Amino acid sequence: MTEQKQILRQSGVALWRQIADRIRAAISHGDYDETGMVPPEIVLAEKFGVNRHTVRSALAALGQEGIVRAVQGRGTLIERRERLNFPISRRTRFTQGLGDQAREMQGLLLSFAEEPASRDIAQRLGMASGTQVLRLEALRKADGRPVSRSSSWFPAERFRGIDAAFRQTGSITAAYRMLGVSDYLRVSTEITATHADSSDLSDLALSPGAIVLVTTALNADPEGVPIQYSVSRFPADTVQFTIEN
Amino acid sequence: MTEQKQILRQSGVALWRQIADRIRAAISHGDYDETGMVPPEIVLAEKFGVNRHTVRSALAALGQEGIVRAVQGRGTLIERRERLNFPISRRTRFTQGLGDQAREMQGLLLSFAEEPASRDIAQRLGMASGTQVLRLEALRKADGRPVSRSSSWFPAERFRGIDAAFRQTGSITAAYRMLGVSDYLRVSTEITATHADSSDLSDLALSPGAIVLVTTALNADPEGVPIQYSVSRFPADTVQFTIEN
DNA sequence: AGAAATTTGTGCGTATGTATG
DNA sequence: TCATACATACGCACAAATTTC
Repeated sequence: MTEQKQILRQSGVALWRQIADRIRAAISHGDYDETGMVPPEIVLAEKFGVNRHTVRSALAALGQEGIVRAVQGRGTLIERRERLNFPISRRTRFTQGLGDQAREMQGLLLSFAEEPASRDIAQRLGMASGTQVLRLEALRKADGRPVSRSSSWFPAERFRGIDAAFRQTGSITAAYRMLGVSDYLRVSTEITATHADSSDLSDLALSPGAIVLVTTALNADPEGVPIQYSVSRFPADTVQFTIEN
Repeated sequence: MTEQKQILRQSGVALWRQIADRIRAAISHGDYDETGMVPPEIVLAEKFGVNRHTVRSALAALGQEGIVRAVQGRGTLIERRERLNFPISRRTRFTQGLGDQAREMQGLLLSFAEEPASRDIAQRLGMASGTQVLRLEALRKADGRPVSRSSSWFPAERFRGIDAAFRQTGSITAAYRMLGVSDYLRVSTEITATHADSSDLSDLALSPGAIVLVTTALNADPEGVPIQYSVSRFPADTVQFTIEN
């Protein structure tokens, strides 16, 4: 439990970035909840053993992410520290799962296409390679903040029209219902993590170097027939997953 | 499915590091399995849009990690590339879960102590704050490579002697059995991701800037009584989680 | 109200690291 | 290996806004 993380020089990661990551984590951890503010720049500089300018670079990056806001003469205020919890279970539902943690959930359809299934997609959905599938690219927001960017594939024959249904409702569960699927189950979920790529930067409004959690999920209807394969990307600094058994 | 990750300049993460991360991930993903070698430096330089010097810096870093080995006149050989899959379920077992993916699993006891439970720990274990708990710090290795660094807390009264049992068997499951707990269940698992800190660098043999997956898990006996709370850190480039429902 | 202390904002010069060709 | 350009980090100084006494 002893905190002894070090700032490493000449590691290929700039000091300001390491410090930004540390401060972000401390905020998430609730370390500064008493004051609602980050310690003064001069204090942080001393703590990390760097120049005040370097701390300022770190705070500027966090400001860009909307995590803190500096006010001259007062200090650097914490704007948000919540971390959305996304529960994963046999009945994983996106909108519903995050529903009580945000005032407003939003599901945007970015793009939609019908295409022949790649070998990987076909295998995951349990169909012949080349069978038509629908690809739906979606962006989810909670209170206006991006929380996930997903690519989903559906068997084309069964789910034609799901784009309109999703566009209308902003929810896959609701879209399924409109197409006659009243229930479905999460078969499996793979979770990995990687650095944000350029599309994450724009889609999820991340800063370069941020971490994204990547899930690869398979949903099936109650009979066990695969109905959806999807790959989703979440900003790791604001999302965590919980598996309840 | 289109690969379009970009190398980002002025992101606070040096180009050579970003490229090293990309190549490490590609190796883990099996992209170069046909030849067992990384593409020539010139090719990589062109692919990433950087100078060959920069690629060389990246490969030098990977060589330092023991992932590749450059041979003059031949190319850059891949030394190891496995990515471990860690299944999470109601009956999550560490050693057993990874058992078939490595020739040899190893569980090392790093340190052990009896201490009063912090408010957080006590709450998780469902006991009064200040009650004695046992803290066990462990390092897991698969075929000699670190795959997880964990801190676990146990109710002291019930599990005194678990350190000796773990030291002897290298497995929590086996240690439980020696103490009369023949079965236990995973109640919940939280998963987040963050940058590697200095202790990760040494414990998990990571390079600065690497990503670690962090799990926070609670285990209970068949009666539902909490018996273990633990926080584990995994190198994200070589480990993924799978939740089977 | 006003002076002092605190805290963020800005400028400039210098040294070193990173990346290119 | 060398030269060049730019990013990173430091140290110092001072301005501007706010809080404290």
